[in-house]
Amino acid sequence: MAFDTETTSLEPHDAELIGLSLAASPGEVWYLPFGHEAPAATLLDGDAPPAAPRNLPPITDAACAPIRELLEDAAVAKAAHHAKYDMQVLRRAGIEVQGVSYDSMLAAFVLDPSRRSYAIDALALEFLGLMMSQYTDIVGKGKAQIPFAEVPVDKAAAYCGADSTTVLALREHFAPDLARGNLGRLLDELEMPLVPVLADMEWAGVAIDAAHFARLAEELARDLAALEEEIREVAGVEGLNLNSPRQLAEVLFEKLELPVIRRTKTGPSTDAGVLEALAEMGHELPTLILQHRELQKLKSTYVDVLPARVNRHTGRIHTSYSQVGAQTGRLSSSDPNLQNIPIRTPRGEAIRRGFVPRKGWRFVVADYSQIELRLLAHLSGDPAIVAAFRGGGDIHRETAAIIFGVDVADVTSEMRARAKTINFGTIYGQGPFALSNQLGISQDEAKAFISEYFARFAGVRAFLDGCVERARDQGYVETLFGRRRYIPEIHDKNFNLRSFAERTSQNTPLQGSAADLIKRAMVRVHAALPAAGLEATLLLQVHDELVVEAPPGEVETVSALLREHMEDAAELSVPLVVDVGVGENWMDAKR
DNA sequence: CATGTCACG
DNA sequence: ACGTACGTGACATGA
Repeated sequence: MAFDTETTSLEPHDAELIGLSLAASPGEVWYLPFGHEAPAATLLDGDAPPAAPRNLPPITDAACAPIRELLEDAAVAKAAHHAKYDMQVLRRAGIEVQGVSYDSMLAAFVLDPSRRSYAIDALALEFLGLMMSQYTDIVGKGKAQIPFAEVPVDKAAAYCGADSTTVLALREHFAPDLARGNLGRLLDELEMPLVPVLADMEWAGVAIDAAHFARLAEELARDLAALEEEIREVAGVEGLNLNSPRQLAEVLFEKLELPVIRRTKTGPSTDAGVLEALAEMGHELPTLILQHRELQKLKSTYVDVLPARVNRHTGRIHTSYSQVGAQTGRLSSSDPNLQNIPIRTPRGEAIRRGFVPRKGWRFVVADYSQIELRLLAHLSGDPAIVAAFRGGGDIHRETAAIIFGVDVADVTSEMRARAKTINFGTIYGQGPFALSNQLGISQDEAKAFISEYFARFAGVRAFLDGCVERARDQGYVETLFGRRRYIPEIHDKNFNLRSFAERTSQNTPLQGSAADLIKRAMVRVHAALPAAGLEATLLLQVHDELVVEAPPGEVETVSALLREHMEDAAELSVPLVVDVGVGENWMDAKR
């Protein structure tokens, strides 16, 4: 069966259930109204008030027991489009949906992660030739928009019912495609099991320390004001809006006649790289602007915004994870994005300290060490890099020893830093130009570095070349678990587009396989915690990192459990290593 | 809505 | 001669 809900909000914790559709087949569907209301029309004298719609009793009422039993029966296989949302809505209404084994959005994603939209109406149009009505066709738009609760029940039934039946139709349509390669298993055994895990993580949310954020906001406001004052003096300009790159460029490059370092499509660039270059040339203004930019970013994106995102019902912040957000198979996080919380500067660290576990509990944070490089070792089978990881030492130091031809003990910090840059560059398909920029050396020197690197790690070169070749021959590249990404631009006659495609072909198997691994670990950790009788809860994922909150007495057990399941996510030819930390805030747990 | 910029892995 | 390291999401500006 397929199901779909209609609600009052896109935020599950605020969403009231208005209606529920259940489809047994593409031609057999029911609509159950729970929260419909009479339209709030202005009544003229003598008009009879509109009849109240006939709703069912609350879904948790005894009269609805058959519906509840159906939804909560894990043996009844269920399908939905974006099931993670409906599961949370129904949880708020008092129903624990079990047995969700198919999601047409996720099916479409594993079949082709490059689509611009995974909305059900877009899929229905493309794959079924079906024109579905739009949400705004039903409720109107702008000022004239009405709450869904005021949509007449028959109209709501047709709209909501169509979603459920279309899920079943898409399921039939996609079935043969999912039989190709490993895509069906990727959906059934990884993406679908992840759905309730993410639903629980989003539902749980994470706490912030409001007083800490209030202090930060004050400090930042004070420092920003001081910087603005100083910038105004140094620049000698009235009414400069520092948030406007165009106004800033005017002051830097026209008024002060500083040299233009780089141009964007629309004019001289003022980004951090440019400002750093200007600062090195001895101007004091660029440094001040850089400081202002940093503080302004932290204040406007995090310090001012996150406290306002605390949910009024839970007192916590609830992100939304998207399983269709990144073409590599990574998750993405939005509303708010909790995968880009600052950490790189002291003020950034201070923001991260504002994320805290529930009272008396601890954060347990586990992150994979060098997961993409380890996957490069495994997937390439290069004996030198495999041996380096098996040795258990510092990979950048080992790499430096190999490319500079010195003993590991004699690697200088400079050599290690260069090796580290090359290692990361390799993951992204970096060329000599980018490397020379990164290291501040000439392109010829960078070229020499790269050829030295690939001479020592011939297997890595062969693997990366193979990725590009596969993209050319079969049209797509694959991850460890058989996730596919199509790379049509690999044949483009435009050099830039083609080069981009080649780098994508090299990077996607690494980034995507890392995504596969942590997803598998998440499913296992999520099952293992309650199975071990623990109260600890998985809260956040940041690509190679999991954040759990745990009562103090569970910290040791949870640490071991996280390490075990993350390290055992797959058997590779090199060890997977996980670092685990514990703390009373997100920052301290990462140290 | 496009653009530039910048936060993260 | 060209442009130049992968993947995201959010903010402010300005049209």
